[in-house]
Amino acid sequence: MTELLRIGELAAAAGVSTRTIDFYTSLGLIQPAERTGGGYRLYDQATVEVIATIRQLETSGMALSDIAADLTQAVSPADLAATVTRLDADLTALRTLAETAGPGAHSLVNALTVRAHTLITTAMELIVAMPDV
Amino acid sequence: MTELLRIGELAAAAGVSTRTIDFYTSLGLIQPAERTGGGYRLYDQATVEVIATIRQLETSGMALSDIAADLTQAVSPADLAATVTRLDADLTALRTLAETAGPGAHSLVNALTVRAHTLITTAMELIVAMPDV
DNA sequence: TTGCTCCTCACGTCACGTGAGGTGGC
DNA sequence: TTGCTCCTCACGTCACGTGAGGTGGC
Repeated sequence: MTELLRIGELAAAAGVSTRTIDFYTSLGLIQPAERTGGGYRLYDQATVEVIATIRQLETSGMALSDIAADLTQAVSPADLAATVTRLDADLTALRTLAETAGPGAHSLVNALTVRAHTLITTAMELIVAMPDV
Repeated sequence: MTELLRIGELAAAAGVSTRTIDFYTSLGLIQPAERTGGGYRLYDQATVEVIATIRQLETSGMALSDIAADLTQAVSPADLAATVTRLDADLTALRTLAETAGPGAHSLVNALTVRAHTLITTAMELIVAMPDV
């Protein structure tokens, strides 16, 4: 049912160049679901979302090699729940700690928190965007 | 009472080269408290902590230009508290939403959440490191 | 045939420094 | 004098792509 995309189609859908798709594939950030007899790469449609996520993580300052490491990792629903819980706990701690922050730290802490928020927002959008993959 | 540091002394205290101090000063990341008659820059001792913070934020992937922008921004404790509250709310929403996530989304959402956690951890360390500035 | 794709090697660009060299203060 | 500092211009390095060119599938 799901249609596979050739590199040009994927590039258009993801809003990047075919060279970037090439490059990301060579780094193992994305993989073609299969190849045609002639060697053409055929990508799953969900790869569009993966690329959007990669771009988001890049913007947040992650190196592509680190992103690749994360993407190839198997994560269970329980793992994910535990990760969210850990963040939640430290966020509560941050709220308390923030009251003791010197004036010079406020803007920096705020900037970091805003960045963290952006990532969480992206995570939510991602879940909505690829519910069945 | 607080002694001022010349560039070589500041560099030694902060564990970076004088050229880096030069560079950070040219970007407006740090500023000398004053200059001698001969033009020597004299830095406040608190600049050592500022440099440590800059290095940490760099490691977390922030561009120096972004750090400079944040350093010059005034953020009130109330602003910061509001930012934390917004993140907290979306984190609660993410927890619920995560239960509906397809298998393909787990590792991506986890990677984004871990990344967000790293930023929050950095924020906490930052508050502890520069309490009086 | 036309446009698409594959692969590879080399080049471009931007951020972040760093080297070096001539200068003057200490 | 010695070592420190100032300033400037150019170079080094690393990550992240991008150009180009020859190839074969569609």
